[in-house]
Amino acid sequence: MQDSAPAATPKPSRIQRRNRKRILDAALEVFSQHGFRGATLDQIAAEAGLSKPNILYYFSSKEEIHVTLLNALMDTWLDPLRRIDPEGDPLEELLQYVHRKLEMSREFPRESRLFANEIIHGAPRMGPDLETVLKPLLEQSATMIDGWVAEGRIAPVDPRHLIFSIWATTQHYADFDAQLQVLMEGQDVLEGASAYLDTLYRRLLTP
Amino acid sequence: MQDSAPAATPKPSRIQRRNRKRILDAALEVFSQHGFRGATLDQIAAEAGLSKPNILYYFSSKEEIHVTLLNALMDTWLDPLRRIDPEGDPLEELLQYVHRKLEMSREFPRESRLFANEIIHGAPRMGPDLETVLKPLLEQSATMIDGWVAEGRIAPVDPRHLIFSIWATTQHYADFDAQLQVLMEGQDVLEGASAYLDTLYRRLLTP
DNA sequence: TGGCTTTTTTACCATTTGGTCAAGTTACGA
DNA sequence: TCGTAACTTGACCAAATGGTAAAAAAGCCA
Repeated sequence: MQDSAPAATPKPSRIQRRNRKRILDAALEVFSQHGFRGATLDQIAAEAGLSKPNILYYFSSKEEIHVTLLNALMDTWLDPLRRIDPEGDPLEELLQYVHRKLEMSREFPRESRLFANEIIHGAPRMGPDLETVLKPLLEQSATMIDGWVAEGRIAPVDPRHLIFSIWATTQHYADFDAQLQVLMEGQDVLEGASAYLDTLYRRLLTP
Repeated sequence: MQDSAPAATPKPSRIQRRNRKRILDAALEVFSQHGFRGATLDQIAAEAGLSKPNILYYFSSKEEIHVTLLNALMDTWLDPLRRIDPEGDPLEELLQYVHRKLEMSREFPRESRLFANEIIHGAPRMGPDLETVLKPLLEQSATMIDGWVAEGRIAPVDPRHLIFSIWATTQHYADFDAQLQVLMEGQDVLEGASAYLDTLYRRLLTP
């Protein structure tokens, strides 16, 4: 398919970029706090400092905003897993993965909740991405970990459940923040989490 | 305050009990699937096999149904933690706790998602319960575990983060089921999870 | 069975909400 | 500076939704 015709996406203007970003920022805030159905375009508009029809000038529907956020999220989200170096020291690579994931819970709690919310409700808008992006990456990582186990460089462990547990334990600190705030009022939760998870996975994986 | 006057709650009739139960069952299904805002009274009514006004004859509002579910849930939810025997063998008690929690994810995934949804959105209807019920129980359990550590009966560990990680890893299997179905199609996920978590916490806690 | 209470339904209402439209207003290249 | 395209807005709409009112139906007990 030649690209001699003018591009389908003519290249966004300065205003386009600025406002689309504002909208996505606002939407992330609102969606992550209230969920898809719980969020209203009016809330997003208010948060973005734009009028509702103006928002629909940049995105054709509420759903399109949500999907855009979800898609943009996937890459960031999986980055730590992709950065595990198959040539590195297995234990240290996996521990670094844990710490990077935990760091994401600190830096991007809204993204974490957005994602969690989507999955809890059956991933109605993410099914394809899970299959085509997440699954191959999981399989590839599992194979790598299995290799490390076979070489005796880490203790025997089910690689998939290992990864699930890392997701669960790290994302928990973002997704269940409201609960943790009540239970650990004042304390630096993430600090303790970091030390604890380091111990947890070190003891699990040390051969 | 004497109770000579007729009881404030005159005692529910047979029909009352049956229909309230139907409604709560239906609401659990719908709320856990779509969240509070995402669920409609019409959906709940259809699921319960009753008309919408009839539902509002038994519960004064959508919110009251939700709160009723949440309150009923708390006790069931914390039961496994309460059943840890301070006099038992520490390692086995904690491992049994893990397995009981995992079993709840298998038996009550809807309840788990209902709870997760509430917390993710800032626990707007559970704040008090977290403070008055969950927190004291967490503190009590933490003290018990600290005692076991001090006696050298389990390896040194932060008791609160230990409990958080047990919550996270076990509830993950209910809350993120949609994701796991895609990633582990066909396989018996809970089976593998049970074995993995046993290993994980055994290696962490064995002195 | 008759009469009273409990339960159920039909019809309806007010508000919220996602989305449209046509008329402005602003930016910007020629 | 002028014209055109890009952007913004106020007014509006239809559907969905939580909830109400009053009448009809069903239970229940003397």
